[in-house]
Amino acid sequence: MAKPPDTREKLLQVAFDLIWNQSYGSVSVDQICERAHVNKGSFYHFFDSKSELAVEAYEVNWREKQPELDRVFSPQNPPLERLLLWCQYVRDRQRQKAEKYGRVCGCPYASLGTELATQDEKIRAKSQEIMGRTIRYIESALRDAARERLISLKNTAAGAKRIYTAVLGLLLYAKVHNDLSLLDELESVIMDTAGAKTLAV
Amino acid sequence: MAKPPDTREKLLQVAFDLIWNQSYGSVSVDQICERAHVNKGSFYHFFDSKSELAVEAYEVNWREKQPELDRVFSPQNPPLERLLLWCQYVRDRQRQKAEKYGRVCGCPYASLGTELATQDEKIRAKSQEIMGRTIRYIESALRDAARERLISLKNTAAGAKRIYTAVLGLLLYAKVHNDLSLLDELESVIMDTAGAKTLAV
DNA sequence: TCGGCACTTGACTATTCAGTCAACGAATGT
DNA sequence: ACATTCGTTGACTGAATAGTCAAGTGCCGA
Repeated sequence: MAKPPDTREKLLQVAFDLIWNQSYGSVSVDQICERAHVNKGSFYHFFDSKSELAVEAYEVNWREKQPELDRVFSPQNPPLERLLLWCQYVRDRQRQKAEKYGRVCGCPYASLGTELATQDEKIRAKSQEIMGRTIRYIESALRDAARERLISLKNTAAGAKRIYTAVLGLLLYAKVHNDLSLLDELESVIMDTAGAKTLAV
Repeated sequence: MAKPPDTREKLLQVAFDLIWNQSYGSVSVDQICERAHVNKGSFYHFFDSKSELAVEAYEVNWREKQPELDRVFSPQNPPLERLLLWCQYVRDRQRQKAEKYGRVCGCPYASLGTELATQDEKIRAKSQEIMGRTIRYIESALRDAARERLISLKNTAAGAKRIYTAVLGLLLYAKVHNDLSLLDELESVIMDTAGAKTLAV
């Protein structure tokens, strides 16, 4: 039905999209196959299990999004502006998803991670890994900001984790309240946590 | 098998415990019944559906825990000490759960809320409601702290939400990393967010 | 003593689930 | 022309799923 290289791709995309919007537990392999216009046999030709698919879908999604994050966190941008651009990026992604499904969907990595952290070790590890990658971006921005004396924060490693977890919490809160406007706080939460001396923009 | 008033209670407790440790999607009604030593018919004598049980289990659990929170957040305690006691309370609960199952389980309300926010409106609403109740405790402490000039924060409503979401994020992060020691940060995250002027122990 | 009521029992249904399989097609290289 | 390889097809399995039901049991009030 679909051309060879497309089938696998389609499954990964559909799986990521559905699991993000719903939850791992409530998305079935049948549902993924139906949406991707792929037969079940083909699914199991490419993937050993639903769990393995999820891990790979999230990894592939990250790799797709990485160029955008590289741009956002480019050392060419002033350090604090990187963080502000990231806020926009996060909010945009949430808004797109919310427009598509009428629901605030929160952070896909955190949602899957929380749901399965105690159940599926590989998914837990992948979620942890992806979180770590994002924190690396933040930390780099913080280090550059500290060097330029733009923030009061000293321990950039701890600060990056703290900013990241604060954002996770805010996204979770917005998801449960199904209210995008709660994400307006993103910038000030981050800047306050970083101890930014001047609140840009 | 069990005495009349016990059956319903047992189901609620077991359900809360299992869903918290695993996830809503991965816990079956059969599993709940088996653990509670209750027949399936009895289950459906008391509850209309798995979803309704979950809502009620979470509400009941909250009511059971409320006295402890009332004690923690008692106006008899100095405002900032309330927040510190709350940190201990949260950490204790997490430690107990982790000892029982070998897994950091995170915030039960947030876990269920994120998993089902886009799927089950009643559960979403209950999760939101319980979050709101906790925030009320925090806000009251912040207001008293502000009155005593213990914190720099002005907008106590926004501050309470911010503290709560920061804690949610930290719990989520600890769950995904399955690492209790990450909760050592609780106090400083809260005190920094509140803008506490002196960092009490 | 009896009738009703709250609860129990466990077998039952119908559906959905993840995962399997053997047969089939279509390129590709030789 | 042929074999091999990669992918497709869709019917199939067996287990698990949420939820039902009719027949019980035991208690409590009249």
